[in-house]
Parts: sequence; structure tokens; C-alpha cells
Amino acid sequence: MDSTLLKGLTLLELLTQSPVPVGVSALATKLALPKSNVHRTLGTLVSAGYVRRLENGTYEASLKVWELGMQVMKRNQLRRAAIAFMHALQGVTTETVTLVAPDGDDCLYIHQMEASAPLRISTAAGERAPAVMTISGRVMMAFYADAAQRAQRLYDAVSPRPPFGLETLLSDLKTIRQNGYAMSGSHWRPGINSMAGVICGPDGVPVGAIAVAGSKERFTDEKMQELVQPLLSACANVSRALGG
Amino acid sequence: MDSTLLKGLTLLELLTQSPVPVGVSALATKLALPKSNVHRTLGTLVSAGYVRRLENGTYEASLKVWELGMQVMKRNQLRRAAIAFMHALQGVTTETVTLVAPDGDDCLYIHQMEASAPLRISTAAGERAPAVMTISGRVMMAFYADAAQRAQRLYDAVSPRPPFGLETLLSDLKTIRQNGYAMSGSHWRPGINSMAGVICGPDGVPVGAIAVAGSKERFTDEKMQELVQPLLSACANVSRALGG
DNA sequence: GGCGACGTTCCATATAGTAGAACAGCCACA
DNA sequence: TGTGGCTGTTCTACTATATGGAACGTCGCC
Repeated sequence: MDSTLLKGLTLLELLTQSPVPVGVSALATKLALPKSNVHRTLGTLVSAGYVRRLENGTYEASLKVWELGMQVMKRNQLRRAAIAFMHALQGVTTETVTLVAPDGDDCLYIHQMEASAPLRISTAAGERAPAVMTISGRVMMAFYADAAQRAQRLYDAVSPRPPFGLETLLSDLKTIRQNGYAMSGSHWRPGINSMAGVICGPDGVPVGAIAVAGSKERFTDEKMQELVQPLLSACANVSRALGG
Repeated sequence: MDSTLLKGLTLLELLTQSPVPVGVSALATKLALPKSNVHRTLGTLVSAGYVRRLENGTYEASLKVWELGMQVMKRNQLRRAAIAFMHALQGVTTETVTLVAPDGDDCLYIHQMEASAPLRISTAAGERAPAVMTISGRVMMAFYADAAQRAQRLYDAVSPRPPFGLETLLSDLKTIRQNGYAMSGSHWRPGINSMAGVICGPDGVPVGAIAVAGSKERFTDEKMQELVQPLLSACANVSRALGG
């Protein structure tokens, strides 16, 4: 099943995750592969432009992966549909507005519009977090048809074990479903208030979420209450733009 | 030389460049490869998470490439060093500020801060353009030690043939070198005024450029003149932050 | 000066990818 | 309602291609 390709991709992933250039030996031990093998694979990755070889014989990922990735993101339906309405929402609040998509057990941070007073602590675009631990993830989970089963599966999958029980999660999801939006909790990052609404596709299945987050002191409960309607209408507009 | 890996990467590039999902046959003919081969390769790309198979048997690139690419970009030295000073520059002007890096014969658009009145026509982050055709590319070319040779090579490489002669380019570069910055031209995109300064690494070699661009009507010659000093100091600051 | 760890090169072996043919499903046109 | 031509997919014998151990040259450190 194309083990060579698979190995090359794994190698590329390792390099993209490494904060510093890596040598052949380190990569070889990490992949449990002979040095000569890794060396040749690195050679082809270099000749394809995905990896750069530094003068001291170490290797690092080039920007080619990023360039390809940006082409993909540029065409992303969710982002294209959401970006205008996010701008509008950004105009109403002064906090950080984030676009999130579900991806496996996690939610993936697609786009972020930083507040004028930027929120340094928050997760940035391109990162991911367990769905159970974020309001964005929760608001999406709440609106799946099989919400309860899915919640249990995701809850069991997350490690380390969350600081709350499964029952708490399930009742939270129920509340979210009733309200139509999710709020605060600050389970994921302490000191931060946040709220999120769900974006649904044509078939009513959650395909994304818009979240607003700010520091507890500035982004008070009152301000959040004022934002409920703008947030919900933004989400509704995006859902409609997607054909829902 | 790991032809399988090379082929898989080419396939991935094709998919990232395609605006719509593609079928096996189309990919096979484009790569001049047997269908069965492409089919198996697509299978491993899917199992690795880089490609998604749609229900109608067509394939499209997933966001995994983008996710990896964002990890690389997050660590990018140039971007990390420049972003704060770009923000400062953005505060002075109301136009679009762009960070550019040289990459082969092209310049690659690393980061873009949109103006309050956004400039829709300009090239976006993740895209690339021939160095000869942009002020950002020109300001970097002008400050290489072998500027003249490099200019000739890049001039000959670009197609279609530029609407200006090599002599014009060389004299332009000379002017740029004397001024310390590049201005306007609007060779690449008509109706747009633009200016750029160069960012140099520790060894004095150009490693990037900062460009400011706006519509001819709003971003007048006078406004550009006022921006020369802020732009140059921003570039100098970034160069210094890089150890230059 | 020599030990150890590094990146790199080489080459016989067999494994893993190749390519063609055959299959099954779909759609369009007659 | 066929039928022809297009999909994507499966299968298999073949051989070209990746494999991995051993040997090489080089650097830095004790």
C-alpha cells in the first residue's frame, strides 16, 4: 500500500512539527528506520522542494507545504461563506472572533480575527483542540443527531481525563441545544469568557462554529448577553450561504 | 530515487491546485500513468488523511496540508520578526501592508494586513509572482551582490515576456539601490500604487521585503512620500530583529 | 590523538510498486 | 429498453525499485 509514500509523508509531518532542524539519525531512530533509508527519502523530499537541507547536514520543512495548504484553504467553502459575516460580527464586538470546523475527534481552528486588544492566550488558526474541551466543539456536538453517543465517544477518547464528568457534559449539551448557543465555561483556557454558535450544512448537520472570546474582566456576562443575537444571526447567515 | 513518493507528492499538488474534486481518470491522463497506479496512490493519500474521497468517486485535498503548513509558517523567522513592525506600519497608513520572501525566481507572499478599505485586486498570502514584475521582488533583487546577473537570469526566465526591456529593468534597479526603496511602477497590477523596502539577513543578503499598496486615487504620490521614512525604519527594525 | 557520533555512499537481495487486462456500475443516446 | 462508452475499482504476474546492513569520510569533544 505505497509504504514509501506513507513513510515520506510521515517524515514530512515530523519535520513540520519540529521547532528546530533535525538530523538524519534523530529522524531514523524516531521512525525506527535505517539511516540510509531516511537519508534517501529526505533527498527526494528536498528535490521535490518540500524540505530544505541546511549546511550542517540537518533538514527542515520548507514553506512549500504552507503554499499548497493556502491554495486548499482559499477554496474552503466554510471559510468563504463565513468570512464576510465574521467581519460584520467583529464590527459589533471588540473581541476575538474565531471560525472552527469539526475534524475527527477535534475541532480545527480555521480562521481568527483578532481583537483590537488581542487575546494572546487563545488557540491560533491551524491548531486543533479536543471538541469536548471547547465551547466551539460543544456547540457542534450538541446539534448532531446522535449527540449523546458522539459525546460519550469523544469524552472517552480525550486524554488526559477531563476535570468534569460525562453526566455534566451531557447536561451541558442539553442546555446548549435548548438555548441554541454555547457559553463560557472556560474549561479549556482559564480566565477567558467565550461563546459560540453552530453553523449547519444543507442537511442540517453541523459543519462549523463561530466563537467569540475575550478576557473575563473585559468580556463580561452582560456583554456576552448583548452578543447572543448578533452571533446567532451571523451563524444563521453562514448556514444559509452554505445552502442550508 | 523514491519515485513512488515523488509521484504521490505530484498527485497531491495536482489535487491542491484543482478548484473542483477530480476523478481517477483525469488524474491518470494528466500524469501519463495507468489508472490502477493512480487509484492505489490516492488510496494511501486518503488513508494518510491528506485527501478525501467523495461519494461519487472523485477526490479532493483535505485541510491536513494546510494544517501542516500553518505549523511551518508559525515558526517562520521572517514572519515572527516582521509582524509587530508591520502592525506599527499599518497604524501609520491605511493601506494594505504585505510581507514578501524571495523563493526561486518568484517572490512568495507571506503575510498580508488588509487596509480598512480593502484592496481586493492584490495578490493574497500564499500566492507567488515573478520577482521581476513586482516592486517587492525588485527591491530585493536590487540589493543582492550579484544584482545585474540575477536580474538578467530572472528577466529571461519570466514568461510571457515583460512589457519592458532588460535595460529599463537594470536602470530601475540602480535607482532603487540609490534610493534604498522601490516605488510604484504598477507593472504587475494596473491602477495600483505601491512601494517596498528590503529586509536583510545577518550577512546583508535580502531575505524579504515589506510592501505597501493602495489604489492610485487614494494612495497618492504625496502619501507615498510621507510613508518612505516609516517604511524604511520598519524594514531596518525587522532586519535588526533578524540579527542583521 | 583517538573515540564516538554524525551524514553519506555503496550494493546484493527481495519486497513492494507496476501496468495491463478484466470487472462492475453509471449515464446518455438511440 | 437496450447498448456503447465512459466511469472507478479489483486482480495478478512481473520486474524494477526501495531496502538495510556494512563501510566510508568528517567533525567535535574528551
